[in-house]
Amino acid sequence: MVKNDDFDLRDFLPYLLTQAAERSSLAFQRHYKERYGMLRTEWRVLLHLGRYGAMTAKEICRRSHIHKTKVSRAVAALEKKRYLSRSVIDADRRQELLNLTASGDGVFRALYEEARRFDEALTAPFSDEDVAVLRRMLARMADLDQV
Amino acid sequence: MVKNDDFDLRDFLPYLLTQAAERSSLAFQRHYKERYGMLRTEWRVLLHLGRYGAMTAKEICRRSHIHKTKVSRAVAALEKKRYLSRSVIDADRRQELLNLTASGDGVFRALYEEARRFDEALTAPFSDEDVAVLRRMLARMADLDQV
DNA sequence: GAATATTAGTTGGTTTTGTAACTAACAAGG
DNA sequence: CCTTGTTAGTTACAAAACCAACTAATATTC
Repeated sequence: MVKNDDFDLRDFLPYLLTQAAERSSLAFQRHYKERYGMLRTEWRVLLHLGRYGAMTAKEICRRSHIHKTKVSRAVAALEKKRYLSRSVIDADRRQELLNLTASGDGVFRALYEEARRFDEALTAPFSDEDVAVLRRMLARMADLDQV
Repeated sequence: MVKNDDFDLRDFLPYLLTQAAERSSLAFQRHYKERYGMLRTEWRVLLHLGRYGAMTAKEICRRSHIHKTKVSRAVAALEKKRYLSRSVIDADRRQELLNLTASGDGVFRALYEEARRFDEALTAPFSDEDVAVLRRMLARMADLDQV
């Protein structure tokens, strides 16, 4: 436990998290931005669909905590690139099931593999135990357990 | 769907980091946004000046990794709120030394204390050892060691 | 079953950010 | 000194994010 007097700005978690997140996200950005012209939200939406299968925009929002307007625009952009297709759900015609096209799935697979390698490189300097601790704590703080 | 060994999207570090960072930053935002009408970059600039003393915009950039245009705008906003003052450095008249005013320092002290408490609450669910591991790894990934 | 409320998703207007070009001050070499 | 180059900080314009209001479909209530 850090004592009050020892508390340093650089230990402030939101600060540390933001810096680490920005740094790593910017570094990974070139994989989807340069090569496929995708924005970060588009990449995240693609990732959800590729990894977890077809779902509605609403479901992507719930899982990713991305706001629905951002998801809406990302879906439109991915559709324009022909990486996904929409199909209205009969039971509730407000909802659309989002599906990756073959092309979109190809992009996903390529990026997924690069993500795996990127993650490996990021964690390489640390011990397996420490990395496990890190992931567990981040998942808890991100409240991803609920998914 | 890719079932590549044991790597899961939810374990992807940039993803975890982004979610944890956004969640914690949004939660803390109300302390500076609602009460003082400050933006995140303004809060970060204030924090640097309050915690480490007067310095130039350039130095804030170096320490925080915030781009100089963002710092420039944050400094202008803080000056308008009369939380800081600038004084041209004689030895090099391109540079300005940024100093918190009494008012700015008061805001800093209040927020700093809230940050400390916020951090404590965030880490409360975890063991001291795990928190230490987390901070060390985040600092390393954020590349703060260089400061 | 008509009126009202809620939900999925979109759009428009404003704010914030990112990028690149800019100004003003310094520095170094001739 | 007088080019040429570099640096601290600002500004302009375009891209992206945020927020609130909107449409269309479904649920609920009386």
